[in-house]
Amino acid sequence: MHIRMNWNAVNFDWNHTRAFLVTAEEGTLSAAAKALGLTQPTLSRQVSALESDLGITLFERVGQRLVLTDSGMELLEHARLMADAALQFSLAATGQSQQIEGSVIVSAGELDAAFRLPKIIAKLRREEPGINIEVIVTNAASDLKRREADIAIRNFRPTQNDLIAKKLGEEVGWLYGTKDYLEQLPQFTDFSELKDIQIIGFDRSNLVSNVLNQQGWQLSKHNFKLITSFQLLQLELCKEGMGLIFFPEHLGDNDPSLIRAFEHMGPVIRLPVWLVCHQELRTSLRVRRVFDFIANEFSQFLDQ
Amino acid sequence: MHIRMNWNAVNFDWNHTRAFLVTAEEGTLSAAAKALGLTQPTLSRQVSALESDLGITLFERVGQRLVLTDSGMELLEHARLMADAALQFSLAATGQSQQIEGSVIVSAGELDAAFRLPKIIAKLRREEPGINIEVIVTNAASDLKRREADIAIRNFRPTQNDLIAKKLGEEVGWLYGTKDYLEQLPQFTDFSELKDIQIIGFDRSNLVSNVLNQQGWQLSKHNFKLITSFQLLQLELCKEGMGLIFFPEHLGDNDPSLIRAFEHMGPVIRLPVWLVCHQELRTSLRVRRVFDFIANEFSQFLDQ
DNA sequence: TAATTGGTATGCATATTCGTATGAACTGGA
DNA sequence: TCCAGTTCATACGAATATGCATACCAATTA
Repeated sequence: MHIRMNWNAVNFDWNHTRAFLVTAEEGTLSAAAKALGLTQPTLSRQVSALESDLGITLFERVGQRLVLTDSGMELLEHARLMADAALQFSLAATGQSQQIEGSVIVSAGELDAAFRLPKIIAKLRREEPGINIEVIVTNAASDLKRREADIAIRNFRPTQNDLIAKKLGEEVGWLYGTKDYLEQLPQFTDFSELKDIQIIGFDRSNLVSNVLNQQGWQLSKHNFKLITSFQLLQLELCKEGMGLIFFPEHLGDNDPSLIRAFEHMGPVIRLPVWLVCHQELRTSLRVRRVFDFIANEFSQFLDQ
Repeated sequence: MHIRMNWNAVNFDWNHTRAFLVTAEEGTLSAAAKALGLTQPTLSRQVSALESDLGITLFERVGQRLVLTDSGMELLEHARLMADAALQFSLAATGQSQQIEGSVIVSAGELDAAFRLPKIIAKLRREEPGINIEVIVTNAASDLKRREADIAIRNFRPTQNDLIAKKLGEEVGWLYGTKDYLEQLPQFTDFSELKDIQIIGFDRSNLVSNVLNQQGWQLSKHNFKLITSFQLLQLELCKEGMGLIFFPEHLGDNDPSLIRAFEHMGPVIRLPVWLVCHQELRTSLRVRRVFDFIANEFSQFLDQ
C-alpha cells in the first residue's frame, strides 16, 4: 500500500534555506556569497525571498550589518540540521560514485605537504589523470566529519568510529641542527650543562619540552627563544644556526646541512602515522584509489 | 575563535535533491511533478542534473518506468533525512510566522480614511488575508514612538531620525465649491470684491487663511462662519452650497458635484505626503508588507 | 569634514530555468 | 495487430534568477 504523502510543507526553495544558513554563519551576505561561489546581490535576494516565503523577518537590517532576529535564531538551528543532512547526502553520494574522474581533498601537515606529497601527487597524477587533488595544509586536524577533507594524514589514532584508518608506520623524530651549531655546544656529562641550548619551538604549549624533560632534559622557556608554528620557517632558522629543531628522520637525514643532535641518546619520539578517511567514502572508487596510493607510497618515508 | 567552515560539501542544488526524493517516493516523474506543483519535464531535468552533478545513476530508465538503482536506494535514505529536516524547518517557520501576533495599526486623516484607504485595505485583505488592519483616524499626528500606530500617513517630513519614512508624492490642494455656489459669486477683478465669500474652515487656527492671504486674498474671520475639523462634514456642508472647501485634487475632481474654484489661479497649496513607520518595520514582515503595499497603492492619488 | 572602507540594495542585460507543445517508447487490452 | 493510455525526452518561447555596475549607507580614518 502506498501512502500518499503531502509534500506541501517541503515545497519551498531549499537553496534559499542554504543561503540563509550560510549568511547567518558567515555573518555577512558578502562572505556567504564568497563561500558559496555566488554574488552578494544573489544572496541578498535569496534571503529576502525566503523571508517573504516564510512570512518571517530573519535578519534585522541594522546599519551595515545583518543581525539575526529571534525567529531567525530559532530557525537557524533547523537550517543547521538540514545542512547536516545535506552533508551526509553529499558524502553518501561521493561514496556511491563509481567514476574515477573527480577531485579528492587531502589534508596534511606542512612538512608532508612540502616534502613528501609533491612526488606522490605527481606520480598519482601521471597514473590517474582523471583525479584532481586538492591539498589542505593545516596544523590542526581537519574535520573529516564536516568534510573539510576526504583523506587526512594524522599522527594519532582516530577516535570517531565512522572513520576508517590505516596505520602507515611510525615517524621517528630527532633533534637536528647545523654542524656549526652542534660543534659550539659544550661537551657535557649532565643535562644541566646545556641550559643555554636553543630549540626552535612550535608554540607556547609545552608539548616538545615535556617530552624532552621526561628524558632527563631540564628545559624551560629560556630554551625556546624562537617560536613559530610554521615548520618551514623553523627549518630555515635552524639552517641559519639559530638552534635545534625537532624533525622527522627521513627528512632530516636527507638534508646535508642537518645533523642529528645527541644521536647516541636515540630518537626523541616515535609518532604513529595514520591515514584516515570517512567511512562513507570507502565505497568511492576514486577516494579509495587515492587512499591506497598514498598509503602505499608513504611507507617509504616511515619506519614500519 | 571563529571556525571557518567549508561549505563546498553542501554546495549542490538542494532542490534537485528534493526532486529526486519526491520522484522516488511517488514512483514517476509525472506524479512527482504534480505533487510539487511543477511539470514533468522540469522534474526530468532536475533529476538528470542531480545525476550529472553527483556522477551517479539514480534511476534506471527501464521501459515506461524509473527504477531506483542500488546507489539511488542508498541515497534515498539520506534524501529522506534531508526532507525531514526541511519539514521541521518549515514547521518551525510557520510556527514563528504565526507567533507574530497583533494587527497592523495604520494612522490616517479623515479624507484618506474615508476615500482612499477603503479600496487599498480591501485589496490588501484579499492579497493578505492573514493581516488584520486597524485604522486610527485622527487629525493630529499619531505618536509612532508610543506605538499608537505602526504606520502613519503624514503631510510633513518626520523629524525623529529613528523612524523610517518614504515620500509618496505631493498632495495638490484646490478650493472647491458647488456649481451653484460658484455661479452666484460676483465677477471680480480684485480680491476685495470677494469679501463675503464663505470658506468652511478647519479650526480657529489661521492656517488656511494665512496661505490664501499670502496669495493675495484678503480673508478674515468673516469668511469662516462655518468651522469644523470633521472634514466629511465640511464636504457635506460644501455640497449644500454653504461655501468653499479646501480639498485634494484627486478627490475633488472625482466628485461630480464639486468644481474647482478660481482654477486659473492654480492650486492653493502642494503638500508632501509621507508614509512613516514604527521601528517594528524592521522585525515584522507584516508591517513591512502593509507599508510597501500602501506606498505602492497610494501613489495613484498623488502627484509625483 | 572629507575620503576610505566594508557592507546592503537596486537597475539592467543576460543566462539559466521553466512550462507548453510535441514526439517517441512502452504497456495493456480489444 | 492496432489503439488508447501511460510515461519520459526534446524543442522553443517565456519567465525567472543571476551577475555586473552602481547607488547608498554606516563606521572608521586622515
